[in-house]
Order: sequence, then structure tokens, then C-alpha cells
Amino acid sequence: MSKKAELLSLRKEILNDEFSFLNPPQREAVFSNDGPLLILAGAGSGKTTTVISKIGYLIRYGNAYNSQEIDFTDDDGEFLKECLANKKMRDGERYFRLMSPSPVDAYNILAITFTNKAAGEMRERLEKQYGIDSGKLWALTFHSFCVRILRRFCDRLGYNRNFTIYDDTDSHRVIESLIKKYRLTERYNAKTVARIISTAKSRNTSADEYSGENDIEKIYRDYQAELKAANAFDFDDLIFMTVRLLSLDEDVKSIVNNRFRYILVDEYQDTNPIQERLISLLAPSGRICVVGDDDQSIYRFMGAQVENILNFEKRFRNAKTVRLEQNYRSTQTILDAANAVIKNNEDRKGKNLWTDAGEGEKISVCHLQSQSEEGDFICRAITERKEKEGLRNNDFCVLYRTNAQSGAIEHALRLHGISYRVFGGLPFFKRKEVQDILAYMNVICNPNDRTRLLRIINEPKRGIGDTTIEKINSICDKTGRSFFDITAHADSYAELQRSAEKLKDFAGIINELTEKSERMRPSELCSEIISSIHYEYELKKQYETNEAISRIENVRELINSIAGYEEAEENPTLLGYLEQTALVSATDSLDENEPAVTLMTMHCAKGLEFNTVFITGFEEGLFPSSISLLETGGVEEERRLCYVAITRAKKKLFITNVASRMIFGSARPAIPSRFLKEIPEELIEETETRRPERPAQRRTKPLSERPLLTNSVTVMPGSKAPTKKYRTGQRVRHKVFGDGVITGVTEMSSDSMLEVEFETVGKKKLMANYANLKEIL
DNA sequence: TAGAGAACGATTTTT
DNA sequence: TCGTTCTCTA
Repeated sequence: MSKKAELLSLRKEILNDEFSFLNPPQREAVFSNDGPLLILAGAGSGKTTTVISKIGYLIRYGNAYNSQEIDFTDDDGEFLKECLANKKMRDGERYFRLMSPSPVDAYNILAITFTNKAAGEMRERLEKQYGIDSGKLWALTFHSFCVRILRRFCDRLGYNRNFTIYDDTDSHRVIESLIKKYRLTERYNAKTVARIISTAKSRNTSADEYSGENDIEKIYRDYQAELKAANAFDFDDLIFMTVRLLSLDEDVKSIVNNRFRYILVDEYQDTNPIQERLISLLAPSGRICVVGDDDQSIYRFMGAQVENILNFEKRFRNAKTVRLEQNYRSTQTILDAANAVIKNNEDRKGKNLWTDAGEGEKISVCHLQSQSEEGDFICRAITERKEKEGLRNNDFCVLYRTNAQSGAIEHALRLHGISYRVFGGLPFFKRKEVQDILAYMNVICNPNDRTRLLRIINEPKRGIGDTTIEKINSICDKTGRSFFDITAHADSYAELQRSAEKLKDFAGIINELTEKSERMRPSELCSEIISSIHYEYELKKQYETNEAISRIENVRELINSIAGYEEAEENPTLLGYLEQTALVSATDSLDENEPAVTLMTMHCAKGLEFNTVFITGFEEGLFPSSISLLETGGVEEERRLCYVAITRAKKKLFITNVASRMIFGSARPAIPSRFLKEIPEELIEETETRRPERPAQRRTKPLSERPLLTNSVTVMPGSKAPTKKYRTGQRVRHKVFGDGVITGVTEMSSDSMLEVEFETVGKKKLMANYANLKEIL
């Protein structure tokens, strides 16, 4: 063996040792960087660890494992041998000269995920384990990556860089008004049209290129024109426009390609065609690594194409595939069940999960009579396992197919006094009162944002109705002036005589706030908005006490949320905050340590794990859903969902179904899900059997048991569950308002309202649960 | 223009 | 059943 070959092989040995905490396929995935790489990562197979290690390897060692390049002198062999024997030697200039001929700069790596949570975790782990600066290495979601590109280059598409982002509620509003404008309400609803437009964009089809029904073509074009005029992008546009930019503007493309030399994409099975297109444009070099699991593709209804992962090797030439099949999460029993179920699908790459963790407990399947029994059973099982296994509430998760199922389970948990939190439902940032205030903030940033302007022009009620708005719209069309401009000068238009005063008042409020926004922190501006429109007073007027309290809490929580943003961000701006809120989701806020049982849909649970998992409503028509039975490939998609649900469990899985389920108010008989038969009998123990048939009872919940507001128990970002006891005279510290003394405590339904006299900002009212006050001396 | 009552329609939702 | 949107009337 030549000297060089010897050194290269020593180098490999050292690298294998450096990454010996990984299993062989994981290491192969880390070391393979010569061309496109597909990592097929089964549930719980250490996917994130592998990706993090890969990035760490690239930055520390470049592609050294497969590189022939080595700069050595005579006695380097001895040195490497010492390094192999002694970990402490692996540092310093000489070591890296031999071990890392061409390291990759963090600046040249781009890691893309779907959720903020995943991106955040990645940034955190890179920072912690490899000291990688998250300002240098972009680990972002598809959408936030595109926002960054667009903020820099969107002027080339004719947009202004302070654009706002429309969520689907905003899109709906625009589409709805267009449907009304063309008098098509009989034929279309906004939801369907929004879906069609979204699908078109996800297929890289612009409004001009789109061909379909005339009316839809018209609406799509107008919708796009409206967004452009409002200087806004919808979610699909963020990606669609970035793709346009990269494919049409060579200059931008080369800037972007020059920066990002290595691309990593997580959850590749969930990409849609336009995202795949984006990835191709980003990785012309072929230095791309995608990670995913075709068996966990559960977002087809959102446009995801499993084909992207199935055809990866065709799409990217010379691609290599590595399978991660060793599972570090679950027992063999749980994995056997998951494998057995997913085996019934045809369109898949094929994988078989295994573990050396041992067989574990059997899967408990329980047939129950009604939903209330189902809930009751879950509570008893939780209590029993808490006692026997020493588990805590946060070790448990209850999964269901539809959000509507949560009610009965919540009811049971309340009766048993088990604390819980529900994910999904209406997320915090989608709530009406929160959206209203955010709309004010959006308008202040971007007065062209007509959709938000329309939302707040009569919110709270100012006596500005549809007729007035119609009139302003037609003046817009005639004069070409902006909606806000006309509102502000309403008295110059004869047709607006009657409402001119009200319109000018409104414009005055906005102008004043806009002016203030220049010298106020976003959180201050937010409370300024709330007080200048007397919003809390309006809420009290509009809703009954409990609901008004809850909505006021939400509005105040919004201020807290902004304050939190200001604290976390080096350079907080209003626009930055709005961008963040536009791109957050419910599960982003999951705090694993909070002592509560988790309730969520199976979709929401992807990527999470719990000691004990309950899969409820295992019934035909519900799971698989009756609608899925009609769609081609629908059952396969549901089966993948089942696979995802089963593999969330680490130690113990419960599956429940009922004989009679309330659907839309009436009790309907249910039969066990077909997926149950796909789980081998020897993995199952049936712990409870159905009682003899008896007529379904009508239950009307007493008022006191009903939740005050739907989702009132949903844990919101930043909030902390346990209510601390506060008393007057106590000194406290608030992260924005500073130090103060409690001057009043008013107990409310589930929280208490505190009056605090702050040293610097004076008297404030805060909700105890959300204010996050620290006790001080 | 606002509010009350009728009619409708209803999986899943990373951003 | 329940929550949102539509339509009518004061």
C-alpha cells in the first residue's frame, strides 16, 4: 500500500470513529456527498441526528471520507495513528490539514424544512453540537426561505420589498368578493376556487397560463391583480414567485446558486411540484440531499406528491439511496404492527423497521359502546398507567382522525380531573380578535393592503357599510387612486358625502397610528391600537361576559407575544413580527414538558413521540374516512396516516373504537376499521369488550360542563398553564413593562386579572396566566 | 347599516 | 350538532 493510500484509509478510520455514535447506514448517509442523495428514513430512525451530523461533517471535514485529496509529509502517518487512538488529539491545524482538505463554509449550506418547529430544532442542535451560527447557515422553512429571497429581489417582479403575506382567510376574502362581483355565487364557493388557484400555482401555472373554465380564469387573473396591487403574496405565491424569479432572472439565480452549494431538504415526501421545482433550481450542482419517508406522506390533499420521493432517482441522475430502518423509538411489537399495516400499500419503496429494544407490551384493542365510554376508558387507562408505570400526564397522547372527536374525550378528561391540552382547532393567530388587530398592524405597514383595510374599516362598527365600500371601489376604478387615499379624502367626493365624516375619522386613526409606529416598539404600537379603537370596550359590548373575557385575554396575549418577539430578536420590526405570525402553526408551540395529556389529530402528530398513545375512533367511515374511500389512492393515504399514528408510540399503544358514534348530531352504528384486521392477532390483546347492545342514550351536557368557548383550553404560544397565586402588594417583574406592584386581583373563570402599577409605564391590567410575571423582592 | 333568524354544510391543514 | 354565512327587516 502506498503511503497516501495508507493515510487515506487512516483518515476513514478516524472519521468512522468520530461518527461512531451513528449506525452504519446513518454513517453512509453522512459520508455520501458526491451526488444527489435520498435518505429514506423510517419513523424514529434518527433522521434528525443523521442530518445534523451530515452538516457538522461537511463543515468540519468537507467531503474528506471520499476525497483522494490529502496534503501530507513523511511522519503524518504516525500522527494520524495517534489521533485514531486518542480522541483528544483530534484538533489543531495539523489534524485538520490532513483530515479536512476542503471544508464547507456554513454560509454555503441551505437546509429546508416544512415546519418552523423542525427548522428551529435544527438551528438549535447545529448551534449546540457544532457551534454553527444560525445567521450564517440558513435552516428555514420553504416559505421563510422564499420570503428572504423575495424581500431581497421581488422588485424585479414588480413588487415592493415591504410586501405583506396573505393567509388563506385573506385569500378567501378576495376570492369571495370576486365571485360576488361576477355574480357567480350560485355556481362557485370561495373555498373551491381558492383550492383550484392554489393547485394551479402548486403546478407552476400562472394566471395567464391557466386554462380552464372561463369564470375561473377570470377570477384567477383578477385575484392575482388584486394581490399585486395590494403588494401582497399568498402562501403559494411565496414559492411560486421565487421559482419565477429563479427561472427568469439569470442574475438572481447565479447569486443564489453561488451562495447555496449544498442543499438539504427534510420531509421530502410532502413536497408538491412547485417545491420540487424550487429544489431543482436551487441544486443545479447535484449537491443535494433529501430526507423523507414515502410511508409517511399524508398531505396529498394539500398538493403533496409521493411521486417526488418515489421518482427521486429518475429526477436526479446518479442519485444514491440510503435506507434507515433501525428504529430507536418503539418496541418491536409496535413496529411489527406498523410494518404489517403499511405492507398492504402498493406504491412504496419498501422498508422494514426493526429495533433491538425488545418485544414490549401487547397492543390493547378496546371495543366500547359509546364515545363517552371511550373517553372514560382512556381516562382510566391513563390513571392506571400513571400509578403502575410512574408516568406523567405528558407521557400520554390521544389521537383522532377529526377535530370533532376531541369534545367527548375532553369532557371525560375534565370529569376525571386530568389536565390536557388540545392542538388544532382554531389556532391563536387565526382568531378573529387577533386577526383584527394584526390587520391594523398590516395596514400600518402596507396601506395598499386592501383586504386587511376592508377587514378593519368597519371593525369595530363605525357605521361604514357595504354601500359605502362599493362607492369607494368604483371611485378607485375611475380615478386609479388607492382605496386608503380615497378614504382619507372622502369629503372631496360627492357620492361619499353621507359617510365622509366617518371615513375621515377612520383614516385619521390609521394615520396617527402610522406616525406613532415610527417611534414605538411593535408591542407598544399594538396596545396603542387596542386603546385607540376602544377595542376591549367593543368586545365587552359585543359578547357575553365569559366570551368577552376570553377574547380580551387573547388580545392581551398578542401584546405578550409581540413582547416575546422583541426580546428574542436582535432587531425587532413590525414587519418582521407580522411575517413571523403569518408563518406560524399550532404545533410550533408544543412544550413537551408541560404536565398535560396531549390531544391532537393524527396529522398533527407527525414527528412527535409519546410513551403511551391512544388511537381513537378506529372505525370504518371515520378511519379510513368515508370520503377517502371514494378517492383513488384514498385508502392508501389513510393507511399511511395509520402508520404514522402507530409509530408515535414508544412503549404502549391503545386502539379504541365504539359501536355507536354521534355524527352530525345523530347516533350511527360503527364497525371496526379495516386497518384493525391488518394488525396480526398475536400482537393484540383485547382488554374490554362491548356491552350487550342497548339503545343509544341521549346525553345533553349540563351547561357547567360545556367549555366556555370552543378551544378555550388550547394552549397558546407563550402561555404557561399553572395559575400562580397572586396577591395585592406583591412585587413582580414583567419582561416588557419592568418592575411593579400588584394593586388589584380579580378572579375570573380560569384565570385572574391583575392590576399592576409599574414603575416606568404606570398602571396596566394583565391576565395572570399570560403575563408571565416573575415574583421579585 | 345592524342585528335577528334561516339555511347550509361538515376530513385531514406543515405555511 | 354546531358554527358560519345568507337574507330579511326595522
